[in-house]
Amino acid sequence: MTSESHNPGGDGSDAPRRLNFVEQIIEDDRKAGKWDGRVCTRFPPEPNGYLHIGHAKSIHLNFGLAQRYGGTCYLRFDDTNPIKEEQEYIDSIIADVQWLGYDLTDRIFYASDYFQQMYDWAVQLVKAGKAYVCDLNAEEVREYRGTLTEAGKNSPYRDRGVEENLDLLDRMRKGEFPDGSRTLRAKIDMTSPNMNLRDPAMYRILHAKHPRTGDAWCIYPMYDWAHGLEDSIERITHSICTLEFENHRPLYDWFLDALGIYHPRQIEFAKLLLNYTVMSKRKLIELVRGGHVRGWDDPRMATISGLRRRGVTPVALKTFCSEIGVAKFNSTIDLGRLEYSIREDLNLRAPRVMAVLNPLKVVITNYPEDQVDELDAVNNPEDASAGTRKVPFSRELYIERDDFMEDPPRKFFRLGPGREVRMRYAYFVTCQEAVKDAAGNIVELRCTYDPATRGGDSPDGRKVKGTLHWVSAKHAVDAEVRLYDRLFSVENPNKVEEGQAWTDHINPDSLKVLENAKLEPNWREAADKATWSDDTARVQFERTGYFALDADTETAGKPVFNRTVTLKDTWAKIAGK
RNA sequence: UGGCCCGUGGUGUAAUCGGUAACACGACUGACUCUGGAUCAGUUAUUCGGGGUUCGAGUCCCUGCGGGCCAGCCA
Repeated sequence: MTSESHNPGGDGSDAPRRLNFVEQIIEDDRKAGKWDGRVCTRFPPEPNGYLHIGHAKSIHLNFGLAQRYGGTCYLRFDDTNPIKEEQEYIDSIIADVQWLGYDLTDRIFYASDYFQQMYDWAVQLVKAGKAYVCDLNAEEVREYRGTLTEAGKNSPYRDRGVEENLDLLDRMRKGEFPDGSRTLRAKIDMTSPNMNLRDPAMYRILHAKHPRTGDAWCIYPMYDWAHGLEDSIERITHSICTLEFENHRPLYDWFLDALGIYHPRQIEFAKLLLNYTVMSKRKLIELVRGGHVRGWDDPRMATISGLRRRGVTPVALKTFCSEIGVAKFNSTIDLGRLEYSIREDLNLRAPRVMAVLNPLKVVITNYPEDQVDELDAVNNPEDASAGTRKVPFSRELYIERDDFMEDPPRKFFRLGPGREVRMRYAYFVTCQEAVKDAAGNIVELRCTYDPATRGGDSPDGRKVKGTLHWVSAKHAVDAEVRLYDRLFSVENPNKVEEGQAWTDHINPDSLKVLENAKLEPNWREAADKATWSDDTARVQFERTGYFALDADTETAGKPVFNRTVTLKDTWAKIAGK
């Protein structure tokens, strides 16, 4: 699949897409003959949570780069902190990357597999006088570190002899000391304006069981120490990370240079920010644990598993990632942009079906009691090969409540008293009467139809302003439909006022469950006209949106659908004004 | 009163290294339409400010302003 490297959604020409700044760097490096022109990248998540759409951007960047330049991209778990990491997260991350469509065969690595090598290198640095065991506790280290504007002070343990350091490090590893009592530190510069260079910790003591190494270790490497080594071991050429690691690059380089080992190039880019959503793992985890959503894969979550359950396709996610670009500027992408990519893909591929979400009964008074018409309906107007299906029409139908107004305003093209509209693929129908209950609610419409308009066209050339979707009452299949809206009611949920919590901005109407939806009987036949890489059934309910069949269907006793995204709705826009 | 990074229409990203600021999304018109969808045509709007170098600056230099990141034994 190379289409992504060509002008996606661009001017229609075959001209190669303009390079982003990372590609520019890589091409320059290749021209300069670095790493023999090889390109090897990696996506290095810590398995301490589920992946979200921001990770999708990074995955797409890293795997995409490898694809583009004929290189390789690995999935590497940066599992250096056993306190936060779990096997469940490892499994979910692998599943998510595969779902996106990337081949992981022989490409999954773990930082924990390199622990011994890392330790040997640490010994090497101690021997070279470039690292030392420090007995300061966490609070003391903080005091010695100084501040952003004041230099730090050297640790009193900084000038220990090599032999003593070696002995202490060995005993740290053997478990002779309690957690937090000592660290191994790099000997760099306590006066550096870059805080990361003020003798950063390389190892801390953690008597914790690691998901993969168990109790083999009680000292664990810090990110800065470990990450470059991992990259070096795997012969990564371009180590791509987010902007907040920019200040860490001098340290990344320092460790590799001090060791004199293979040295990749770190490049930083701006991570994805989306409005109306939260993206940090901490907040995502809080949404789940706080019961604000049903789980990591709740369709309102920005997690990859949530988007998947919502019905978003890997293709849509990847075009989205291509089109937002890669840069060093911290920007926020409009959610509408993601919706656009989703509609763009689903419009082409999703079979159409008629479904009434909020049913209102319609009786066609001049239609014979026991008659049934089988009408032809197009499965996908964007794809002739999807064919047609039969839809039954009878005396009693359901239409959408929103498609009738007793006192219609200007520009409302749907049903009203005395108005004629088309029932899609069926007949022209005229509303004669709205039947109300004692409370004044409309409970039924009495209409007449014109038999001459069978199929949906009038032989006398009569035009009609509106076309409605409908379902034959006696053929209808009951369904549950879940309508989702943005999880937050404010553009930036991270910004909180004094005395408020970010969770206060959760949109109370982000989920609306419709228990009483009506589906046309042949929906499954139509749905099966399309195949999807993940076997999720996706359809368009005509005039309302794109929907995906939820796994809860198994236990619900009727089909359960998640609304992935609405159709563009210009009437809603007009009505809103 | 530290260091590093970044400022291009409403939004996001380009402009191949100094040579006519473009593409996409959005918004707004109109055409077409058996989905108020899709499609098609069109309109709108851009280089943070101030200096400087140059025939010529979004691009280079200086300066101001604005934003982001950094004081975990997290990643």
